[in-house]
Amino acid sequence: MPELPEVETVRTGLSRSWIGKRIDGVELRRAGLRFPFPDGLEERLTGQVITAIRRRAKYLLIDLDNGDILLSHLGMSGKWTLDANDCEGKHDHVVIHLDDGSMSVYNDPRRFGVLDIYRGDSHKLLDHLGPEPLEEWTANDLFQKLQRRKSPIKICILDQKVVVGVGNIYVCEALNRSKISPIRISNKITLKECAILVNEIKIILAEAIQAGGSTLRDFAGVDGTLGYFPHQFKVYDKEGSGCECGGIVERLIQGGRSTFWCASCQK
DNA sequence: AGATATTCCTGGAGGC
DNA sequence: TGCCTCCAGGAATATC
Repeated sequence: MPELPEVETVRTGLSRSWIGKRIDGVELRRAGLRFPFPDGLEERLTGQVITAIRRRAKYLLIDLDNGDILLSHLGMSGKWTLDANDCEGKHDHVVIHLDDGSMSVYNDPRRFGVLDIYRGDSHKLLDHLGPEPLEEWTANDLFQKLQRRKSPIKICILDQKVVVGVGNIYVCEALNRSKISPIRISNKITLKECAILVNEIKIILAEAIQAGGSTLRDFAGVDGTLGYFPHQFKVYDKEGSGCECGGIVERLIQGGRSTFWCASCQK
C-alpha cells in the first residue's frame, strides 16, 4: 500500500538506476493493468534515454529524451525490481531491458497500477489533482477547501482534490497526532486546527521519506525490489491496543474503509 | 458541485 | 488439509 513517502522512495531508487540509461526493449506480458496499455507503448519506449524521474501525487513521471513521459502508478501492490535476475513470476507484467544489460521488472498481483505514456503538460489522471502536501500546501488552503465540505475530515483528507498523496495509513496517524477526531465535520474544523493538521501531515510524511531513504540501500539491496517498507504506527491497525494518552485505539468504517483512532484524545 | 456506492484484483487470514 | 468467505485499499466512475 504505497503512499506518498513510499512512492518518493521508489522515485529515488529508480532515479539511481535508470537515469542516463537507454531502453533497449520492453516486454508487455498482458494487455494492461487497471487500464489497457496505450497502443505502441513498446515502440515508443524503445531507444529512448531516461533523463529524469519526477513525482506528482503518487504518480511517477519518467522523462524520456524525445519529450515523451512514461507515467507509472503502483496502485495497491505494484513493485519495480531493478537488476532483476528473473522475470517469470506469476505477476511479472512488464519487463524493461536497459542498455547496461539489466532488466527492470514491474510486478503487481492486484493490478491496480497504471502504466501510460503521454506528451505535454496535461494528463487526464493529473489534471484535477490538489496541492502537494510537502510543497505549496498551507493551512489556509485546507481551511478554504473545507468550508464547502460536510463530510468527515478523514474522508476529505483522502480526497485527492483536497490534498494529494495522503492515504489511509497516514491520515489516521496524522489525525491522532493532531488530536482531531476523524468524524469531525470538515466545515467545523477551525483554521487553528487546520494549521495543526497540515503541520502534522507534513512532519509525518517527511519522517517517512527520511526513514525510506535511510532504509533504501538495505531494502533495495536484498532483492532489488522497490515498493514499500515497514513502519511503526501509533494507531493504524492497532485496534484494542493502548494509545499514548492511555486510551484504547478503536476502529470504525468511514466511506467503506477502516479508520483507527483514539476517542480519548482525538476531539 | 459534493456525497455516496460501486468497481477493479489477488493474497492472506479466519472459520469450519 | 482444504474450502469458503471476507477484507485490505487508490482512485476512477456512475448516480443522485
